[in-house]
Amino acid sequence: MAAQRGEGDGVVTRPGETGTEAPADVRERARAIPEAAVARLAVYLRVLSGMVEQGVTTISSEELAGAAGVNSAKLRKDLSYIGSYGTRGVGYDVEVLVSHIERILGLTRKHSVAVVGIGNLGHALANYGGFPSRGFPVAALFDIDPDLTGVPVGGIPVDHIDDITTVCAEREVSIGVIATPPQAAQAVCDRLVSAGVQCILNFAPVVLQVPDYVEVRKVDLAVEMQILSFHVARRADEAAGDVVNGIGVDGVVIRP
Amino acid sequence: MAAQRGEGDGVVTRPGETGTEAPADVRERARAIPEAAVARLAVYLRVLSGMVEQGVTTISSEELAGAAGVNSAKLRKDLSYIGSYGTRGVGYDVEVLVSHIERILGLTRKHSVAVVGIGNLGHALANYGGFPSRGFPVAALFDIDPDLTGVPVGGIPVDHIDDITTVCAEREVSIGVIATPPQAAQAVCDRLVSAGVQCILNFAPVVLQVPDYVEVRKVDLAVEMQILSFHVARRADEAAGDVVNGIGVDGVVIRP
DNA sequence: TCTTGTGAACACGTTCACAGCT
DNA sequence: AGCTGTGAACGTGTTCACAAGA
Repeated sequence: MAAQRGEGDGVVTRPGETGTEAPADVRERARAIPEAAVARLAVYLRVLSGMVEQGVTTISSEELAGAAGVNSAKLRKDLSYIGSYGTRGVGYDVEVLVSHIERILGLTRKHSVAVVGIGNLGHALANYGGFPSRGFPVAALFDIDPDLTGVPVGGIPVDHIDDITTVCAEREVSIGVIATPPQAAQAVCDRLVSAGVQCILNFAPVVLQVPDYVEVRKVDLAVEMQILSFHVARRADEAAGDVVNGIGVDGVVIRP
Repeated sequence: MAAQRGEGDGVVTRPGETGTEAPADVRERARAIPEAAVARLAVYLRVLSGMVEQGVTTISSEELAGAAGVNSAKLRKDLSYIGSYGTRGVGYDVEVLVSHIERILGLTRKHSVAVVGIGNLGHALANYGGFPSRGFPVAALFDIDPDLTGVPVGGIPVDHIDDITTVCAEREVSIGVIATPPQAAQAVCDRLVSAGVQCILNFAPVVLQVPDYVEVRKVDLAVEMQILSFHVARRADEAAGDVVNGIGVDGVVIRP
């Protein structure tokens, strides 16, 4: 797909030119990891980091799965995509796992981030501590309001939106975060792309149109709320229906 | 799964007791809609709302699919889950579609929202305009800081976190939004659940443990960034690999 | 003729269950 | 004896391709 992806849908997937040989292990492996597994690996990584701090050195698939909210078979399969780093009969060495997941997720490099749109959300993002801590330094901030240019937010001076292309190229931004109003989002996106940014995290409630080689992920509050709304409604309908048929919500017969 | 879900992964899925008959059309239908389709329906709804404002009255699957960033077969299948409201040879009536999608997503009811954790993000959420506009009135705000209690944010006075249970029950909150630091999230979640909240949107970077009947969706910035990081890395590896084999990124032979 | 709606084929992701190691 | 790693079975979601209908 040449477009977005929200909670678990598809992602930009370039066809798939295989054509490598010998020491292609890591590359080949990375290519084969299912998208859904990548998202979970990030979760495992966080849980494992917590374990390290608690001094845990070894963990079984069952324990880690429980803490990550998945079943253990899935966890083991996910880990098998990145290699076999467990010990049968024992479990996984926590630090070893952490370092392998970090490697696969590309967290050994620094990925400079640019945030565009310094409103409520942009401020929150610029000040978000967990951002730089894990190798995602905020390298640039942009806004369309000339009064903001030069003003430092979270320690970084805001640049004008017209300078996106040059500043991003200069500072080697690899991830662009769009936190603008929806009307501005596509134009901002186009500028980011022409600055060479290939990964975009979009908070604006619009479907961005991008070239195939650009990866967009979206965080869409309205969509999330509406999905929850759907479940509230379904639940209510179910309850109503079940009672109509004389069966209570939990299977108890109310009117047999 | 009895846990979270982020960008496109699984969602709490209670087993599936079928057992209804006659006028069960809507209910039965709702139950059958794939989770992934629900997320897209919300996107179609937004696109269609824009169309209404532009005065568009009819739209083909091809056009709508383009605007929503999906392919037209998928769009038609998604719409078919909610019924057959198109006209062959012509397309869909925009207003008809809007009202059917709204009905299916449960947007005809009001869903009161409580936001817990009035920090940077909580402020942004409380002030977010698109929230109440579409049937999600913010009915309560909570924070642990006693200095904040009583202070109005976005027009609503903040209550203390200890009052979650009573206040949420009183105001019939159906969706809880957790915007606290990670350490506080599970405790807040437990209180929301005991107040009867069955749908939770979690911004805290932790895996919440909840009973099966509670639906949790999570928005996890760190995970999103790491997924993008993975793609940056994969891309770099690919490029390296391709060049090693004498093939450039776009298939051009550099060293045949 | 044009576009929808959908069965059938396919691809992807999950779960099961057990062989293989420690 | 215990836990990992994984082939095979299963289920869900996507895409194809065309019949049905305006």
